[in-house]
Amino acid sequence: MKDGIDMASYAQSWLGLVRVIHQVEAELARVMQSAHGLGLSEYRALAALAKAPDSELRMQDLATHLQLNQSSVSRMVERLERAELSVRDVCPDDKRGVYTVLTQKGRACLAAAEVDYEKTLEAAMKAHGCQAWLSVAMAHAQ
Amino acid sequence: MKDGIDMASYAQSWLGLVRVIHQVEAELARVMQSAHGLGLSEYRALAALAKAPDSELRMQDLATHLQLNQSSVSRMVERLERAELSVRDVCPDDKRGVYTVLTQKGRACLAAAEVDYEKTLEAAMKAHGCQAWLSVAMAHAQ
DNA sequence: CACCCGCTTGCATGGGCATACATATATCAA
DNA sequence: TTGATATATGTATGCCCATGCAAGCGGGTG
Repeated sequence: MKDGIDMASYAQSWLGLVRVIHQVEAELARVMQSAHGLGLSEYRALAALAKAPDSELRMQDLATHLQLNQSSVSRMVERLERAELSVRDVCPDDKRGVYTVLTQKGRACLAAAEVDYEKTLEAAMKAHGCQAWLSVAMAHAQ
Repeated sequence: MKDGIDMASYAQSWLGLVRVIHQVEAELARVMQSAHGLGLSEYRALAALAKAPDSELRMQDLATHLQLNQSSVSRMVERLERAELSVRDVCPDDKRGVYTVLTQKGRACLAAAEVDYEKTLEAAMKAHGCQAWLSVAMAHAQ
């Protein structure tokens, strides 16, 4: 951090960043919910599952990926199961573990939602002028 | 958006950005709650009130500033009042309006919390390497 | 009067914390 | 080695809180 920047403006800028992220996330959530009946966390869980080997992940891994509490993930997976987008499966080598496995329906739902997600994201970011942050994010992730 | 960037990595970078913001916000919330009994929105409401003329704001203004629903603000102000950090006051020229006014106790609470907030913010950002985003945010806010 | 606007309130939802429970692993005694 | 006990780990559940939406209520405005 540069010396010339005082704390107050530091906090102020942070607030600005948080506000924009919040708006874009809210827009994403609104679209996902109304167009596909998916919460944002649910959509991201599906996306994570689709990318995982065998389309399955353990609760903990989902929790880490989604930055959610383990209990929240447990309930989110419950919702996914009610919608038949995933099924639970026991972990053969560790009977404490539970896999959440993407179903065909889940994969189809994801495929349908993905388009809207990405379109909405791009539009919202354009609307809020935050491509600049994104390029930093890309550099950050290498 | 550049042509060479495909949608998937676009979304991926966004996810990275959201994750980091979320972690820092969570850390801030944890510290504010444990050290001062304040939720993040509550802290930010106090800060907004302190900066406002006469240390008072109407519900709508708070809602805009905090990016919260009006109903959420109504209840948040209720919490502030229970903690005696603010008081409601009717708007003399428009009796529909309600001012939330910072109390002495509220001002004191804010002063105490501000230090921790800024210290925590700086530390968390350093820990997650997101000064780069902040500088973009500053440029964004001029 | 009819209509709008600002706030509040009922309700539903998603999330976190603490806890319960089952399984896994380590340690120790005989 | 075997068995017993303590501890750690992975999930699920109870409870509470903050938030959003929609409806209600009351004051303003034409």
